[in-house]
Amino acid sequence: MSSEFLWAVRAQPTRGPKPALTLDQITDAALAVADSEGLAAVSMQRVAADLGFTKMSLYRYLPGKAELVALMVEKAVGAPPDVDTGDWRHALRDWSHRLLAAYLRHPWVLEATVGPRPLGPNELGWMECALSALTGTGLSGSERLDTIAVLAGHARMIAQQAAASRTSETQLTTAVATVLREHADRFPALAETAAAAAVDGGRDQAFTFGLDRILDGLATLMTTKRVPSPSHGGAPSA
Amino acid sequence: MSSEFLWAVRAQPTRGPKPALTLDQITDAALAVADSEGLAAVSMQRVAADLGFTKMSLYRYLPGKAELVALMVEKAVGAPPDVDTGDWRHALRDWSHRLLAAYLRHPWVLEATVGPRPLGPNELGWMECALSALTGTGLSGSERLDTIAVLAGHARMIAQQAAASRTSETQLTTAVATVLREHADRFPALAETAAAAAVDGGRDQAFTFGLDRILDGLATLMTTKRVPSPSHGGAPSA
DNA sequence: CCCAACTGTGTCCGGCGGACACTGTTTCTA
DNA sequence: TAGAAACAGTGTCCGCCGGACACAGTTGGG
Repeated sequence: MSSEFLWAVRAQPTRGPKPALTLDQITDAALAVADSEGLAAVSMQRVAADLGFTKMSLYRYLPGKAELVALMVEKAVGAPPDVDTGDWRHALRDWSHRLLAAYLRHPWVLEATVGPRPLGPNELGWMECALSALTGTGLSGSERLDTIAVLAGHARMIAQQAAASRTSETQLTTAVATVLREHADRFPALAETAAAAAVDGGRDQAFTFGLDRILDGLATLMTTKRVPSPSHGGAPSA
Repeated sequence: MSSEFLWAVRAQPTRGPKPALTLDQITDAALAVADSEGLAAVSMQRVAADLGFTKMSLYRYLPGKAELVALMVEKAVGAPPDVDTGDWRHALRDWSHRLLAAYLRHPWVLEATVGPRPLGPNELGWMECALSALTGTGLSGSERLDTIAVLAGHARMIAQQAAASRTSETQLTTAVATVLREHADRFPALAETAAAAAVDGGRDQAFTFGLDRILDGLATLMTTKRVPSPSHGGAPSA
């Protein structure tokens, strides 16, 4: 996968026939397939057929499928939002909610963003956005990077659970619950917790819960950094 | 993917020739391929060839490749650890570290565990293990489930970053840094933060940072639940 | 005018997961 | 004890995948 592809400016040639397609059209067609039938349904054949062309014509616009998926991800996450950089807590909360919303709109992005891959302008823009909300909080550079990693990881996890429970109905009537009923003796805490969790909150509840815990932990770090009073020992230590 | 496959007890038949293979041998062979060459290198052909058989013989033991991958995941994460259930903080920290270690030992598990899939005994055992450490903390059922989701999401995210930086050398000399140097004006906070983060800690630092923030946030919730003093308002609210 | 540059197409390849028919082997039963 | 049933491993075939390559048609510049 050529790393510069997402950043290169493509100068259109003068000679020869006009290209009948654009990268945007191709990406949109692929996006539509992924949104409706999943990432596995996105093949060169399929995308080209939806556009009314043969699959090999796409290779005039793209070096390979990896670049197509990268473009899809870039377009799916979209331009970074502009959040209120005044209040770091409000900004990060807003940022996380928007990130989760993007994941929920395009669940296949999770599959497309596992493993090493080059990052595009939009993805870096999202990082930039969250980082700029952390200036002046007293956190070091790596701490700021690690902070947005925790938030992004949480959004990913919740989105993954949401995708899992969407395909298998009401989440607790799934095969996991079935197998849990049969082996409830082997997993007592799990069985009890699942029963207790069946009554209250759904996915949104789970997301805000974890988000608040993370933000609380960040607030704790900032206050103990600003006022290094060794009162309740060991919290930020290793 | 048959959901019962990971849980079914397979009674060996009496008639006919003895099977030359076992599920364990097949899983081990596939695991060796994934560990050394990645999950993409795991094909029926390859695994069977490594065992000295044809690929179709594997279908006598497995319904399909999805079940093979599920078995690989089960064996890769391994039996759940037994952590000290007395101190929830120590227990969850230990649990998270062990989970991250498993992800680092078998980075392909991240790819294999995206999207909806049936859970095996070991995976449920890990959940059970973490949940049992949260009994008596005053958290509700869904809160306990959400807690381990946050921790698992964090471990996943760090493992993903580690896998990314392992393939591309020293993490900051990669193409991301190159593109960042060229477009530093578009991402000022990112450029500055990356420069500041290049000096201090590595991956282990990032993991413990997020872990401590999450645990701090949980501690804050527990204390405010036990002592519902409305002092610094809004922390655990929505 | 004509050639160079470019676009889209058709064909071919290796590899993938998997269906199916087949042969050979083992053991229970009539 | 003979045969049939159950089972193991193999070979062949299919459709689909990503991609290499040669090709014909089209366009604009020297």
